[in-house]
Amino acid sequence: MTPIPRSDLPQGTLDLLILKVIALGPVHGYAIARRLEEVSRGVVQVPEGSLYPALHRLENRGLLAADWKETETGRDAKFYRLTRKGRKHLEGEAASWQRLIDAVGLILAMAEGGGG
Amino acid sequence: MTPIPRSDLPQGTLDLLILKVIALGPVHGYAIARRLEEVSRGVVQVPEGSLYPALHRLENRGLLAADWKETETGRDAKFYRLTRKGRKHLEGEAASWQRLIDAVGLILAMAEGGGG
DNA sequence: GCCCTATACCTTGCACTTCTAGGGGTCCTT
DNA sequence: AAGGACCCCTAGAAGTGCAAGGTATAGGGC
Repeated sequence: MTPIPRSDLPQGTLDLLILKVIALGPVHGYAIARRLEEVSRGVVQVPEGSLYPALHRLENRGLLAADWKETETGRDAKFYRLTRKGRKHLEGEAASWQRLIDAVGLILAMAEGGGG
Repeated sequence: MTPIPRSDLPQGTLDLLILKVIALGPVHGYAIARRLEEVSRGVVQVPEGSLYPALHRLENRGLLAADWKETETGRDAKFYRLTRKGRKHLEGEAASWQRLIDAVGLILAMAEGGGG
């Protein structure tokens, strides 16, 4: 069976997922990727070349803030947390996502006769 | 009330929607855009600058084939239909989409304590 | 000391898609 | 003639994800 290949997230989706994980509590980049893989049961796989640039983008836009702290394993890592703006943004993105998948659902459910 | 702004489809989604509409029967580009807007209740809005390049890409990849025919209104238009390969591809894309939104759903449903 | 693995962060440059902003042309109504 | 709806197309800008590569610490084995 397929070991579940890379998911190739549609553009824009990655931000939503990252923001959501961070919303649950301060966490560093490496752990974000692990968490996404774990919770999505391997469907969502985030290469570091996608993850870190995304984190920096979100930080530059003022949606995230970061502090260096020590991890459980004794190493230094950059822990991200949501700013107020980031939390607002997450809410909006989540709503947009829901609206989108509803719309796509309608389209995919179209049948030969089905109009509206 | 929101006049429902443009949806800004995540990358890759447009192909899926286009393929789905065409799967229901031969249809020309302009009508595809109308249909997507209509069925999605205005959430999905496809600018022509996105639509036509997408159609050409899909055609070049052998997923679509096209013929010029006359529309009901008496004008010439390029009617697209799915090739066998295109139909296969649509099935795969639809399955991927489902897998993706399930995975994203799991992630968005995560709570403070929730792991997997 | 040296190598290897796992953890943890980072950057550069490319490929790709979408959108903006335009360009055609036909048919019908005003 | 003017304007709108229909119908096709392209070039360039902008944004995002990916592959590939680099840095550094900690621990185990030799």
